[in-house]
Amino acid sequence: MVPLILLTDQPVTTADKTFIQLRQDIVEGVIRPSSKLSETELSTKYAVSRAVIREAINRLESCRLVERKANVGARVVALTQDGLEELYQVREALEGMAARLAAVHMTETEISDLKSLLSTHFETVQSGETYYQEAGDLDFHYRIILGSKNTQLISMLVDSLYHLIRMYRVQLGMAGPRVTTAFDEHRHIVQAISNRDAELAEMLMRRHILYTKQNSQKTLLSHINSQTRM
Amino acid sequence: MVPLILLTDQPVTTADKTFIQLRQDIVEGVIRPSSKLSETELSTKYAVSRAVIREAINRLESCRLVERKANVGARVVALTQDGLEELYQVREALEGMAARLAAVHMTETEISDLKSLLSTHFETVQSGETYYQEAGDLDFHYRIILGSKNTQLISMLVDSLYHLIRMYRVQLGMAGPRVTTAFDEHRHIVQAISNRDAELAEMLMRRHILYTKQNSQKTLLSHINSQTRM
DNA sequence: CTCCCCTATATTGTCGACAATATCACCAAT
DNA sequence: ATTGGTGATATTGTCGACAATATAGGGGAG
Repeated sequence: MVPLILLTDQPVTTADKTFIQLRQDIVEGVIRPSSKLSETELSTKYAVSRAVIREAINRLESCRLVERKANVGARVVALTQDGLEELYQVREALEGMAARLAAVHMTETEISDLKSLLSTHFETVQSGETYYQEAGDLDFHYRIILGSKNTQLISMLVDSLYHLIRMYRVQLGMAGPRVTTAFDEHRHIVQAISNRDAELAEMLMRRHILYTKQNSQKTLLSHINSQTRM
Repeated sequence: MVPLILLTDQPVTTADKTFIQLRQDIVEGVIRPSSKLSETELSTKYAVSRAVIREAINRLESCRLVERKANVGARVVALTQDGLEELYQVREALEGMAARLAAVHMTETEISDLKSLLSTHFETVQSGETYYQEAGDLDFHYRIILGSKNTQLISMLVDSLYHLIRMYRVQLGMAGPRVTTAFDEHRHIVQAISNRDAELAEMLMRRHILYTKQNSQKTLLSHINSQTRM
């Protein structure tokens, strides 16, 4: 797993590191969905004070990776059909807007970089390396999101939504056979951005996300059917 | 000021109350934009421990009302042209989607309630009560947001974006002369929702927000021009 | 046998103290 | 005079202890 993004390399506190560690453990399923997060337990396990754990849990809550009730405690979110639906609706809205803004604000250099990324992506699709396909897909979306140049939008997508999405993907084992078809959609989006056609870029991105959603929902359904433990 | 929304009346901790109090003081300008939030100072002022203040500040950060740097401290966000622009871009995306979903998910009862709200709103517009116009506008938007039935979307808009928007509105003294024209836009949106035309509802809502943005930006500009202290 | 109440226990919420870090002022050297 | 380094001070980060609340289990009454 590549260290995703690091805008500025500020000093990092223990709480920061604990938060990142906990987030990873939740997303990757080391800490199971719907499981309880005991503060004392975690503080011994990660060898930090409860205050640090509490701060980390608070941040996880604002990422919507855990839910919290006063005087009761925090639980990792459950993976549900409805949750996935809601998640993708928000993603469609935000990332559609990101594509629209990217068509306006991306520099020519950034666009040509995006195009070359697409080329390398094409090659790896043909050779069939599933892992790198995932990474390539992420990279593609990140560049467009960053290209929007809207810090709020970027933060919402990168800091919270995408971790939740990844949690669904990882835990439902979605290495999707959809990658080859997605490639064409990526190509068209880049074309629209390159043409500075904001309207079209947004529409194509929203379509692309809708297709991805349908694919994910199918996977989730079959998961529920095969394993009744949900 | 009406107590906005209270989904479930769970037990409320000191940190909750302090968070809400601080948020109000920031939004209403009791604590000025760009000012520093000293933890010790606030803990004496609000008569709670620093731990409580820290938790409140953390939550304010996830609302994007304050910004934080490790080992340095937290500051209230600054009100800038760019910030307003970014804010409204996100709002357009999210609330457009909310309108789309509301057209699908609102019950007939909720829709007729919305229509009657529109009627009372029309009367107050004619009588010219500016304060209630504001409240009425908020109420209108809230109902549609809630009508989306998407908890993520609702939380993003109600718990963070709208407080930021209100901060801009309150502090720039926007009691806008735009209310009468906005009324027609509201009417058309309701009509689209009533017709279950999701596509149109989204489009009209996005337009409506775009107009509001342009109006806000004008106000902000004249503010900057009149008072150089920014 | 069932239901309710009450107590014991464990967990979260809150607090004050200590450690680590940044900031500012002052001084010296070039 | 300006710049670089150094120390004092104030602020944030972290910790362990105490208080308040929820939960589970047992005992008693109906």
